[in-house]
Amino acid sequence: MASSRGRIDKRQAILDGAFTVFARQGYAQACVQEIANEAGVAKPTVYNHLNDKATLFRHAMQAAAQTALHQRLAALEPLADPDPDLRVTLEDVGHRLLRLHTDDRSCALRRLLYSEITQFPDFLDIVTESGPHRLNQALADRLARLTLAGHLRATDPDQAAEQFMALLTGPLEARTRMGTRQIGDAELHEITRAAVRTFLHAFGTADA
Amino acid sequence: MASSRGRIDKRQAILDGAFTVFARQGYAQACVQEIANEAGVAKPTVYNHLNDKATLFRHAMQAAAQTALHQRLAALEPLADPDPDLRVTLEDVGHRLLRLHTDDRSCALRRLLYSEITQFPDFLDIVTESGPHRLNQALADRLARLTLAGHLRATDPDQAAEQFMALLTGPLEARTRMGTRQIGDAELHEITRAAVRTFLHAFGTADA
DNA sequence: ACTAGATTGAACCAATGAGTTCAAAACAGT
DNA sequence: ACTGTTTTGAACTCATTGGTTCAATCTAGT
Repeated sequence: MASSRGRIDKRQAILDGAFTVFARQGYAQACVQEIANEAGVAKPTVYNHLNDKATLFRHAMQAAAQTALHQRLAALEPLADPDPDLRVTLEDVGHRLLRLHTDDRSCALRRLLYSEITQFPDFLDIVTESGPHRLNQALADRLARLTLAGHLRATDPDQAAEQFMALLTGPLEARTRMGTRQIGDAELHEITRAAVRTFLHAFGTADA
Repeated sequence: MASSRGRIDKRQAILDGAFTVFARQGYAQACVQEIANEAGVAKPTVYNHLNDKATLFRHAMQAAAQTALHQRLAALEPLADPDPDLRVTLEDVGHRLLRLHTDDRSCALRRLLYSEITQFPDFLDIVTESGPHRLNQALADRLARLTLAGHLRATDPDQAAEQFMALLTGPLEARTRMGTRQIGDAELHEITRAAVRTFLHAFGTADA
């Protein structure tokens, strides 16, 4: 078989370990030997599964972006069946998104994207296909439905989605010191409530 | 004298060239020889002014952050003497801020901060002293004055400033593909108008 | 013109790390 | 037990690069 089902699938362990080490050290500073150690595997095994350091990096990032996207899409779920009081649903979704956005792996992924996007132009695809774009699209869909149902007043759902995300994640950059400091759940709730408040000021209907 | 006023101050040329190369290659990939070339200077001269690569990097980043901060503070100036129609002043300021935020050097600075902040913990000071924090503070001051004057309704000026910046710069991350693509002035204006609209929905008074 | 300090180019040293080779060992399926 | 594939560890090659040394050259100020 092409994929070695022998052992407990080393490949996945390698990709996981790779992302961990890349997240900790950055691409250039991370050495393959350390990745092998982290994955509990010998160095030649790494090169046996992935051709070279660059493709190793690419695959690790791809995988991380995939799972991050799925998590964030799942966080939107409550919007499919919203509470009569839209505010509580928005705050719920907002809080989930913030929790994911401040997650360690998430922060590392964003840091690595920012730092290596010039050296790895293919990461642009990750951004559009598994990144903010997709999430914005899904959120815009939900907001459009809510507008049709008369619970919202978003003439341009894409823009509304964009601003909702901006109000949520914008304040994080400064407060988390660019993702280096974890911030408490209380502060997260505070940000969420503020974001939802101004969002509803701009796009809410009478039933707020 | 301590500072060599001989020649046309090589030191500045070195710092500028260093930032240029670091911006293009990243910290690890940038080699000192190339920095020397970019600055039109010999390699030992670089080590003559800065002890090693790390301090060279630190000083270059520090300088870049300084100028970026000054530019952005200057962009707030119209708020000191606002137009009777507050909307036009806010759109003016917003547009200036966006222009600065999407500037090449600015994007590079942000990218480098994100990528190396784990290896260079002292950059946290840059973020707080010359980064978003200072800008937020200055903006909050202006908004507080406007609230006192009855032109605005911002009970928590810090939060209002935070959200104003978020509405402006949040959409950029996705639209500029994490700072790799320049976006046209028209699109910038569109973002600004949308941001100011929702900001005034949330914090504006009757005279909008 | 003279001197002291800065600059230059080139060569050099040492460390690091990517990627390979290879023989020995471990494993999976039969 | 047998066989073919995979893994392992260790050693090895080779290119890059940070940082230094040094003698020759340049510049500024006197």
